[in-house]
Amino acid sequence: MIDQNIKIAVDAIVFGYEKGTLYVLAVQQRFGKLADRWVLPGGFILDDEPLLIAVERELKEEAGITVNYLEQLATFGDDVHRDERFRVISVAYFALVNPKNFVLKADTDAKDAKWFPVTKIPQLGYDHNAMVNLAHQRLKSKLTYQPIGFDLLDEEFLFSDLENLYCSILERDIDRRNFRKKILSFGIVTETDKVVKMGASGRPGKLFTFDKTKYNQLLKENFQFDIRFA
Amino acid sequence: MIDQNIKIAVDAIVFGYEKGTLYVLAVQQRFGKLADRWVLPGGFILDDEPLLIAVERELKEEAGITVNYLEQLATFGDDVHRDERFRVISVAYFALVNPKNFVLKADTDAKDAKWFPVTKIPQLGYDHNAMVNLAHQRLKSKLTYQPIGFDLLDEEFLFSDLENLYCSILERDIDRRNFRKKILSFGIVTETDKVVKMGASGRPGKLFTFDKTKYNQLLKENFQFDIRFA
DNA sequence: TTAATTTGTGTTAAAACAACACAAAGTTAA
DNA sequence: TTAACTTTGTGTTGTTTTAACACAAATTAA
Repeated sequence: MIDQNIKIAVDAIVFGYEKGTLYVLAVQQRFGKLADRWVLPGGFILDDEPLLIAVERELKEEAGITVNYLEQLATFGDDVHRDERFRVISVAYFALVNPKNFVLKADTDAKDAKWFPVTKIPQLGYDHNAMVNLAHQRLKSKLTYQPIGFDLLDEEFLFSDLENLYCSILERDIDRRNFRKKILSFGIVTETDKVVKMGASGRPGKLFTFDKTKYNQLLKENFQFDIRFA
Repeated sequence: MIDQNIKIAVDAIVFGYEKGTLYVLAVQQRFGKLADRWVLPGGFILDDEPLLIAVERELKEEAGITVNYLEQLATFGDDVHRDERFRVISVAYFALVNPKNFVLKADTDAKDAKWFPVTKIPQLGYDHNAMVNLAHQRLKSKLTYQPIGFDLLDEEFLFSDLENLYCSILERDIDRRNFRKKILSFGIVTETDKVVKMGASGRPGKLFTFDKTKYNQLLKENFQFDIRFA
């Protein structure tokens, strides 16, 4: 049996969105050389543990959350000294969650868990800033060809919420009318009969929901979600 | 230091294209339980070896080739028993090469190396068929939004070569005129003054080249290569 | 009751796409 | 040497999609 002395970890870049701001979850390390440093939630996997399960476990342990969307992002293993203690290869995961659904609570290894606005991320341990950058790019591009924005919103949302989410994450203006037309044309967003008054003033708006079942149906018929425009 | 007993390998899905057929490179194992079985080129990484270097080394050792394009595809580590001997997590890489540039020669660990048409891939060892499927999908989708087709062709090619490559890999008809118009409109393919007679009969055609420098320039100006259409 | 805010809706000009056919340059076979 | 065949090369047009744009309706705050 070959001799190899490398450890494997998983890390997660968890995005949350609230009122026009995109956040990334970080945890503060309790032990070790990097104690007190902010890092991405993650850790070593167990010998008999699938990668995906490991990420979910770490997110639960370190921040007390369960995400809405989770996919593998990339594996970081070219820099042999990305962890200065010994060689660690890390499989990074990309995740989305609605921050309202959870109260962050650091548990086992983490001293604290906190949402950082994506524009104000401190220097993180290891190569975690690079991971965040890659994940941020992925979020931006994926938003245009997969309906993942809904995983960042409440079950029921105003059309303006969806629109603002797109505007702020893609960092550009979007024509409100064209956006609504396009999204509605897909038939995957349905209008509820609930009407809600915005916090402040203005005409009340209808609440909408994402119809995942309909979306999965359409996928089989070769439907392609796509909104890169105006 | 944590105790973990997992090995890390890399594997490569190398695509080659020739005369309307897409091929995948496989090697025949010389030793071990899977002796004589066809598998993807790959192997365990060294303790101080970056992942990318490991893939390049294995491709050189097992098949004697250097690829034109190489990128990380995905990491396979959810099935804890994908290797029945002990737990191995494999980082799969996606690669493109022009088969004409090399004569395959198995070297160190491999008994033989061979191109299989992507439609006639035998049962491979481990979960390598799943890797090939994922890579094949990636190739298809990437072909439409990144100019990677050129890495499968000769330096100089006929327009019909490019068109046939797209047709056969995407498995659909493409209008010859619209295709040419679109590609030429990007300005990244330049006409040489060489004219070549096709093997058999027919009017001789001009040779074209992919202008990578121009493409990189355009990228800075927010150019987006894209051909999903007729 | 007036001003301010937010939702909701339709038209039009411009651009991109899809569909389509024939002439030119060469080879092969009669 | 001519006719048949093969492959390259090129433009136009109708249809669809996209981009740009403004005003009325419902509510709150002053």
